[in-house]
Amino acid sequence: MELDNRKFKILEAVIQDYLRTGEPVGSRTIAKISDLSLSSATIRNEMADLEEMGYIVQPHTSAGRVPTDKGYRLYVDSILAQKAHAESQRDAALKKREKELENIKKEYASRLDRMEDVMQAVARTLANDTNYATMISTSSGRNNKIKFVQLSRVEEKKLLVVIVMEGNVIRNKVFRVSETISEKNILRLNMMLNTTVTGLSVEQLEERLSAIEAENGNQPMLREVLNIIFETVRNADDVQIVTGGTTNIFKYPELSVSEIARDLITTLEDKQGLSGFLETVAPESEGIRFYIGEETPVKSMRDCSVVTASYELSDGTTGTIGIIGPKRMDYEMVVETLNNIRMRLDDLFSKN
Amino acid sequence: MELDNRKFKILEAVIQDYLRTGEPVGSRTIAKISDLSLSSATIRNEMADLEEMGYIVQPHTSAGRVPTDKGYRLYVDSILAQKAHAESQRDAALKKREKELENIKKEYASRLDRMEDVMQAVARTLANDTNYATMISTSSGRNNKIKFVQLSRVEEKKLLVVIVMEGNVIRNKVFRVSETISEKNILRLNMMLNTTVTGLSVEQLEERLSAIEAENGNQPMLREVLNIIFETVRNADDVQIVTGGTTNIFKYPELSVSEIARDLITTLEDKQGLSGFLETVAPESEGIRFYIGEETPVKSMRDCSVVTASYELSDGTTGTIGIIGPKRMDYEMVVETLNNIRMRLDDLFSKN
DNA sequence: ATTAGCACTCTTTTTGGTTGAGTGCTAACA
DNA sequence: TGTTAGCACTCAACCAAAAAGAGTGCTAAT
Repeated sequence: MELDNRKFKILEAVIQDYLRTGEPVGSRTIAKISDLSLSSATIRNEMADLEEMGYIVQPHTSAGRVPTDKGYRLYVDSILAQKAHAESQRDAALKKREKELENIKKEYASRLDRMEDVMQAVARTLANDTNYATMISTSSGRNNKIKFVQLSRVEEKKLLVVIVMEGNVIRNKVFRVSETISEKNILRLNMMLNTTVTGLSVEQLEERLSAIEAENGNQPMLREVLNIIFETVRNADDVQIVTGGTTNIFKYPELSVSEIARDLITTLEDKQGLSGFLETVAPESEGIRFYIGEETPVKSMRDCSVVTASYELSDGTTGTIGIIGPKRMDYEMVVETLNNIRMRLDDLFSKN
Repeated sequence: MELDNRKFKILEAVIQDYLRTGEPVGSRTIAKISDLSLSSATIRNEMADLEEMGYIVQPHTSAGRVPTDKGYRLYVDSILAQKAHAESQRDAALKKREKELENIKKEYASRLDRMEDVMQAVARTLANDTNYATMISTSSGRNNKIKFVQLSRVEEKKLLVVIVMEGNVIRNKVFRVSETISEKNILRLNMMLNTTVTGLSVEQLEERLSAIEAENGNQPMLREVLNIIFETVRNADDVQIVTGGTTNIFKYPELSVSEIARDLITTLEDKQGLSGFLETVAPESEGIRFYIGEETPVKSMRDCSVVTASYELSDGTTGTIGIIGPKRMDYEMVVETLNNIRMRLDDLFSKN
């Protein structure tokens, strides 16, 4: 059987109505709301076909129809195709978003040292905007370069190392050394470090670690310091994940079921579980991705749809933004919002 | 009417059974489980009295009795009085806790620069231990002293300031200055800063700010730098709040009601709302505090009990730990756990 | 090919009856 | 006088049957 234009129109109508109400939709409703001017009987026949093709199902005999994952998928794909042509209109909503980004920016400026906090703010705003739950992963990437290293003594046998990365991400650590070093030696170490280590990426540093040591005559103290630096920098490379608006899921009855909600919030709270998801996403598809129902790799989200967008900042930081909502989420709005955020995220950070 | 010993015993029995089951408890049950050897009829009379006195209520005529906030309060107070005498026995549970703290400690050692992360870990472990939701506030306090300051140039017109506080809390910030400063000048500034600023608390710094400027001949650059330092240090003073195990509330049917759970999780997620609570608690009562039902200052917790304990670390950091659970929480266990944590928290941090 | 009409199905809501837990009260008892 | 047995009463919880409502599939007419 073929999915002709009329069938598609009907499917679309079913989905759109279901997005709105969350209730199974019947043939009569479609007959009324669509502009096809067909009787409910005709629609019924078509719907039977659509069901046979697997795009919609009845929760039970004599109920209206509900879109299946396959149905959503078709719908989402069609939206995307459409979007590709007519680049979406810039409207009032955009103005609003612009303003919100302005707010985030302001907050950001005030505490530039805490990347995580900014992400947190972005996640929150995004959640507020969309009324869905959000998650954002950030990974500064293994080719983030070291820009500046500074060693200083804070106590007799305790040193402080501060490392500034490209993009002004700062890491530091206080550590204990086995023997006292003179101020003069620290000065020397600093000079040495800034000539050899600066400009290296985490990856390069790892490779060159022993070479550097050798070049500088295998001083035991140097080895110690270098290792600490490496450890510290590598930590900065950790994937961080923040979430926002988790309680938004209570806005959708189909997700408010105690068990579903609990599992969902648990996964969102313990960010660990998400990293797998967000990290596998990124590479190839540079655009926006959809995971509808069973398509999501996380079991607790099998009643949801997840839309993700990857981003890359000019300082090499990469990550993924995810929006989690009911399967009947407003896909068009979400796509638009994500595209927007993605475009502007780089501005946001690089301005500083 | 007077609350004689027998009445109290009955009240206690009612509460204990209710803690266990979560269901209203009737006179027959009490007759059976208590060792008073009274008939259910007598118990009934006594219970009627207890109800009149406001310690218990019936959810509806012909239902068993449920403790009121007042009833819980009496019970909790009595436990406390009892505890004061017989200092609780050290048992197997303690061993377990010891081990968990060991774990946290290990994690802590690995990233000493992120106090927040440790708190996070503590909150999580605590939540796991108790099966309730937890929250911890930390405030480094206004009399935390500056230990070390270091200024360095990372770009032509960008400086980095690193400040180490007593207790090795590190803060840093990259900022732009209006004119280029020579390396020599930076060196001079550094020496100056470390003689004048080191050893001052945030409060003292604020007071002495203009005095220091004056003493050093009102250089415009100095003013700029000092302000940045002050701002940065003051930020470190921010109250931070972490939460853990929020989804534990789903373990208690009476809190799993969609609306209650939503409100509760929302308050826990948006930490802001909690600070009022946790901060007002601290000062006078150095021990453990109970907020039963309506006694909690946060509306969304009116169906819960909250137990808080304040702590103070040797580096001046203070804060409050809170445990949020159903009114029928296991108060004894919670008190024990909190006391434990409180005792050990200082060890945990000061060891490093 | 479309549509009106009707019988049929299945959920949801309503109704009414039954059960069981638990109470309050009274009267008997020690 | 305090305790207890017994009984009438209340009310939530459960269940089954009935009614209502929404929607379908199919047939026959257009």
